[in-house]
Amino acid sequence: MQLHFYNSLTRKQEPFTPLDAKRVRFYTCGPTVYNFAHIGNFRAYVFEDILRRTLKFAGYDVCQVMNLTDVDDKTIRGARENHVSLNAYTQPYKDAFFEDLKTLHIESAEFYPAATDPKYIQKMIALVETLIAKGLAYKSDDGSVYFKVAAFPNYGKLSRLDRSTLRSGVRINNDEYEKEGVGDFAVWKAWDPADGDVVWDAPFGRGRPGWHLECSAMGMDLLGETFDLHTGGIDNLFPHHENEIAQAEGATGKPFVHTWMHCAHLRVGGEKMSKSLGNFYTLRDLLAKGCTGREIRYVLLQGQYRQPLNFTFSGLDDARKAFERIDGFVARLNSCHAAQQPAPFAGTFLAQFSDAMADDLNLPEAFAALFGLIREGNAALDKNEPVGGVMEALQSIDRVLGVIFWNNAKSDAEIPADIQQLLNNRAQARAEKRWADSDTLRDKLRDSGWDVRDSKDGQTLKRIPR
RNA sequence: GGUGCGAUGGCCGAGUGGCUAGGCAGAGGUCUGCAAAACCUCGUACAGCGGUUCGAACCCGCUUCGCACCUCCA
Repeated sequence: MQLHFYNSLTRKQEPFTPLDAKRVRFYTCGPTVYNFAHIGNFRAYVFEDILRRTLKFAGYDVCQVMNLTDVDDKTIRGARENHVSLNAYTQPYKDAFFEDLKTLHIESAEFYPAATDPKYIQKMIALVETLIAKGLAYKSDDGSVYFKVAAFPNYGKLSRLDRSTLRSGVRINNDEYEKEGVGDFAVWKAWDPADGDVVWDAPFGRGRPGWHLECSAMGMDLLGETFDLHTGGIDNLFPHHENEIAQAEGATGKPFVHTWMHCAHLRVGGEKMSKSLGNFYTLRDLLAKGCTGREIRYVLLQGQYRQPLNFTFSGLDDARKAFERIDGFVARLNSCHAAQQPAPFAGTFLAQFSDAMADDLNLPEAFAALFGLIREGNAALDKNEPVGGVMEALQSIDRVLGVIFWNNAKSDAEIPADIQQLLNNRAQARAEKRWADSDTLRDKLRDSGWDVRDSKDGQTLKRIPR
């Protein structure tokens, strides 16, 4: 299975080959833990989960790093406003983030380094020292250390932005007079009284790391000076990822990352969902409205990752309906106990699925393969033709999608005694062809929140979702 | 102003030169005590205007509209 990914660095789709034959090392920009993440943020994390699962599906071992930014202006401000320590402020949001990942069936990364971890602070300090020693960073009058963009000729190779043609009037920065160049960015921020006790000692002065520095230092420490993949939201392409490259390649003289992949935004009402616009839903908002993590994951999986995806509530309704189809098919398959001859179409749709994922994670095409498999599978069951291998194909597909086999049987398993009694009565009525009684009992069950359907094999009971 | 992306049927959303995308909704049919499910059939979709071509949703140009980044942001 030869994977192809679009590389933001070359702006082309390329065959993907990891630096190690068997193992893919990749870095994903994680959350800043100053608040609950919204589902726009989770589009990126779900995309990265699909990437991770596709790499494993293709037979690679994966070593994924997702950082937690737990020190920056927003986290410090939040801690101060709430009169708690930085750690006390960020910890609940870290916990919430991991809960949310579980809710969305996002597989765990191998490493979740936190920026305030003393081990990584030391790595960051070492990186700054290297940059200073190489003349790529300088200390300004206020004690902060800036990266000297003019000293790094490759600056701009990812974003292809020319710093000299910036729109006039846009860039107004209070600290600008501290910097030698207008595009220079802080790698180390000097302590400010507002920072309180959030401060570390460094040879070049007390302060805290710049945001971009964290990812360069932690990425190289955990994955090596050069690694395979680096992902994030498209809005991180500039300046964050450009700056990461400058810091890392400036320090090592080696290529930092081979392939950069960027996820387009989740939109609401045609605009980017973001905290600054106030048009966002957190995962918790949607769960409180009665949505499930499964529906939300499905919705986030609907587009190709490089295209913006429009979030709507009718999309969630569509997801619910699609699950009836998927779950109904899985239930039908499960009720076929007899050993089955192989179904010829199972391999066809699995191959279509595999090709789609290998083609820069073409999820819409991958879902078309899934639904094709379901359609042909249902048709085969209708005609009593063999469906051998179909369940196995579904399981393979779900290793990547993570949305078919959802452990949601629990609520349906516990049927209250009174409901079971109604069900038994109805079975009796049907056996005696008392259709009016059967229909009355069906209505009764529905009023109690249970949906009953009849098939050749008997009654099927399902709790009606709120 | 610079750098990119986009406009597809009622909605969402693939496709990038000839061949069914898919999901949801809708219409007709098969099956069924009914209902549901399932399966089959259907809608003559490609922003506009030119151009290239035997042939364009797909390539080229222009126009209109939209979005993102250039500032913390997935």
